[in-house]
Amino acid sequence: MYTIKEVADKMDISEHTLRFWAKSGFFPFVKRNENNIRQFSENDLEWVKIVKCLRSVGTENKAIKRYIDLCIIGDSTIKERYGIIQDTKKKALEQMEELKQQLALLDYKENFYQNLIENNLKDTWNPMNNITEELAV
Amino acid sequence: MYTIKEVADKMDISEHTLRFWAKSGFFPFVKRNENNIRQFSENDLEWVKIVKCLRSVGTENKAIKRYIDLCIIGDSTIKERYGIIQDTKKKALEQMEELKQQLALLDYKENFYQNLIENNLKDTWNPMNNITEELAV
DNA sequence: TTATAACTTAAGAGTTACTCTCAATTTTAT
DNA sequence: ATAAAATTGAGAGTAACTCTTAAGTTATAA
Repeated sequence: MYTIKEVADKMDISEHTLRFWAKSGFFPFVKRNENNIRQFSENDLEWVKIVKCLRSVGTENKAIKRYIDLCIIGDSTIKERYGIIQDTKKKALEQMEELKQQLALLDYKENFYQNLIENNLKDTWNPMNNITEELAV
Repeated sequence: MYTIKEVADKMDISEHTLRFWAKSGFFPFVKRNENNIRQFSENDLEWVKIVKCLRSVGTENKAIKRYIDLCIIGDSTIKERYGIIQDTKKKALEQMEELKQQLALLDYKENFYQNLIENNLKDTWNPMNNITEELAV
């Protein structure tokens, strides 16, 4: 059993966020001890993991709550949950593509500045002079 | 020259967001026509691109403004800007790793549900029964 | 065995980054 | 010429945290 701090450390999520998620109904099954303190089980950690996954791919909290509710309803919702996971995966793959593109731009920029520094050059990319040739990515 | 709508379409950013960014000082160099309407040049699009890049990697707006200001100051800030790009690239690579992990979890989940559906099985992963074996990712 | 430091709780205020609505122009297409 | 579409800034609204506070709980150290 884990306290909220242990879960926070283990999962790299702030305690504040975990409490916020708890209040949002993402962990309706987490038990409390006699002093009202949350006790996360190993199983609960798996729920935290999937919530973190959905969240980090940009799923809205309302939609995460929907997924949780579907899990609680049970077997009759398996197909809908499958659809949600497929959509989420699709979104994640799109984000991967976007991230690759942004990394390409950052690589270009890195080289651009490195070159300026190594060769002691001036920066021609400046709002005041409209030189765009060397900006093509 | 592009209107804000054309930039929005071209760069896949909402007009609202572009105006918000403009108000945040991210485009201090974009010219207006005689009726106060913004006219984005090709060069300006490059600025939108780098702002979008920084933003999509989670750079805070305050830090983006700082980067813009450094660009305007000019050559003396090249090293600081180089550092920002390096840090940003590092963050982007971390996000790539995180995304890969989340994709692995989504793949697992997808297979899990697919198996349930194909074999007409019940969902054992349920807040009520604490079965965790098949959850190991 | 007390005390004191670290931890937990909920409620609610504050923050960031949009996102939307509005009303007043301006531009474009018939 | 006039109706539809686009642009503007101001300002309200929203999502998802993030932090503060105050009260209570637990662990460790003198």
